[in-house]
Amino acid sequence: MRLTRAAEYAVRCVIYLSRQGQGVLTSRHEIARQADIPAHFLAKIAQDLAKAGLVEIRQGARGGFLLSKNPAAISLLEVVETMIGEIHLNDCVARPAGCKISDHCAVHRVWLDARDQLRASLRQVSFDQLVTDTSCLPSYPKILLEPEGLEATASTRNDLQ
Amino acid sequence: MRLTRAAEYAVRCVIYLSRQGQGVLTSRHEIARQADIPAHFLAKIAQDLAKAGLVEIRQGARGGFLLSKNPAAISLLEVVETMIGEIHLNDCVARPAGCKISDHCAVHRVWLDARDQLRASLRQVSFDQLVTDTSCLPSYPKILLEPEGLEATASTRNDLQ
DNA sequence: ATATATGAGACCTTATTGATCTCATTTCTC
DNA sequence: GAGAAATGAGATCAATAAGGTCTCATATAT
Repeated sequence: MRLTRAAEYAVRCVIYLSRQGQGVLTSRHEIARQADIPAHFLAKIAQDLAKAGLVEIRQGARGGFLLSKNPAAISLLEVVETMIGEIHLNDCVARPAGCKISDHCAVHRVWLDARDQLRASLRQVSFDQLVTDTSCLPSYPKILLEPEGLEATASTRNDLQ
Repeated sequence: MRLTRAAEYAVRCVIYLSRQGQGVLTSRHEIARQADIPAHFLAKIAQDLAKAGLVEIRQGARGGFLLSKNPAAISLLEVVETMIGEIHLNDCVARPAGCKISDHCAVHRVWLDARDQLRASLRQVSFDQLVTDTSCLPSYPKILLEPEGLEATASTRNDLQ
């Protein structure tokens, strides 16, 4: 088990969408900018989240992503496991078929228990809990950035200084 | 956090040495054969275990490894973290300095709690508990194998059939 | 019809893992 | 002291996965 960058991005994405509210359409580029996620990478992540039924994707002009479920009904575990697969802590737990003695193995049982405990912890946390607090996004409420793809002019850069 | 192959090997190695008993010298090749660990790989692993004070390495002819501590005094957490470093579940937890808002981040706290719980679980398990049960070694009590480097003759092979 | 947005997946770079190999060093035995 | 037997230390290498980018296809608003 390893929390990949993609999984961290997914969590940030869902937090951002949770703040927007269930059913509120938000463009990929807005999410990418605000949650500091590479835009193309976010596209892949959103596809996984959509397959899992967590978000809905709207194509075409003025398209984007929106949350399909209530933030209170989405657990941290769901989002994480959507990205990295079911959590396991070692290969033996992941591939019991390959471990002939896993049923009788004390080490195996320890890892199994630890894994169950970890999953339970993450299952208890839902995204309505995560939006109410200051969380892993650069700022909240969101700040206004320059339009995407437009290089800041000298004057606007000066404005920021 | 990810349990690497090296960490699994280390656990098996320490289990094997725990069965031998604290202070009982065992050659690297015997451990490698019995616990099914690549011998050269085991050398590196043992170096890490020695640095951590878990095993002692005897060089020279009739050298090998031996357990420096009582199996009851060695936790699964010790061995695992010796091999993979202190357990963390994501980068944010591992590098709080790089996360400006980690103190106030709800997600961060969740991971931190989960990590503490996981570490506590592994800390509770000591190797005296692991040797008493059938565990992640091919067989126990150990079987007699041919001397290392010597191909089994047809007759010895037949003896095993 | 066109501009704007995402879909899907190929592709590339980099880091890590797992493993091997070589030479140096240590120690036992004679 | 010499030589055999064992490990030390680290360079090296192949395989895998992660992280990210890019391109072309597709869908939709106007």
